[in-house]
Amino acid sequence: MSTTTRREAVRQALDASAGFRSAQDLYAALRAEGSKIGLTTVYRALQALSDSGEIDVLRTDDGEAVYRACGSESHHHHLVCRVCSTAVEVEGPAVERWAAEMGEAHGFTGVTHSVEIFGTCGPCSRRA
Amino acid sequence: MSTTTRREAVRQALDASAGFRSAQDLYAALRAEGSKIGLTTVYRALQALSDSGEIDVLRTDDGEAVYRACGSESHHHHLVCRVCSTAVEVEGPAVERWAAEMGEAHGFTGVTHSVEIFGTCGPCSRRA
DNA sequence: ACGAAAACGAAAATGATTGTCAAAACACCC
DNA sequence: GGGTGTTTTGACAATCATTTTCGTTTTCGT
Ligand SMILES: [Zn+2]
Ligand SMILES: [Zn+2]
Ligand SMILES: [Zn+2]
Ligand SMILES: [Zn+2]
Repeated sequence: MSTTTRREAVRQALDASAGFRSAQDLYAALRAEGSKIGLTTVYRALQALSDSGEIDVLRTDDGEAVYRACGSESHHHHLVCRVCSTAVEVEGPAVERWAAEMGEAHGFTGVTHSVEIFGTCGPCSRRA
Repeated sequence: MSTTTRREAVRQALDASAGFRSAQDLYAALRAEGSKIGLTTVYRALQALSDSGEIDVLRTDDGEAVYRACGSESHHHHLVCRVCSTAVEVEGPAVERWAAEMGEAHGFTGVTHSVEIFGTCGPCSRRA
């Protein structure tokens, strides 16, 4: 139950980033700063953290899983920069309602939703 | 430019299905019904069809790409069954507006969004 | 029918993710 | 401190969807 050292290292690496990062990416960063952590362990840590709801995960266009340690643990969505992958947490009560209604209207049960907004953030837009 | 025979076969296989299908899946189905089509060609056809906006694509939880020939070519979203992957096309003007506003409010440009609703459809719910 | 260009498909390459398994780190007890 | 059963770790192999390669076959215009 206690927070493992390795797992803590992965979490810190995530905390240090404002955007979504991939497992491979985090692994490279950790090794670069001297850690002897293994790739397998990074995957395991991310799996555990996302299972426990401590971090959010989403898929990039090419199917790669990317993770983020968000400030809020409550349900929210993201506005993600396509260039630097920085993300802003956003909420949308209207969207929550809409999704639930749609599901119910068509007789679906156990309804959930996946909502992400993509774009190019201010700094990256200017730089282009 | 003309619609290739192979590409047409892939499209028909998709038309015949109410839900989202993976490339591997479509390949197996086509071979099963006697076609000599190659896996590479299925991937190429799906790529071309989705590039031209003729079919929709999304990623399953485990990152696999799945495709669907939707009735409407205009912008819409999906309510997808987790069990049989059948999908219903849905629209949400409020969501469109919300996503655009969020992007603008945070200084993002070229804003797009990805919105899907998941659940278990009526038939599959009953069967459980 | 003839040659260039486009489409095909088999097989190899890629790349993220997962499975295996023995070694290392821990925890608890004597 | 040493013994010992449990958990964590990491090197390496195995998966598996997707992409590349690269000859071969078709299609097309002439
Ligand atoms: Zn978040
Ligand atoms: Zn939501
Ligand atoms: Zn659709
Ligand atoms: Zn939309």
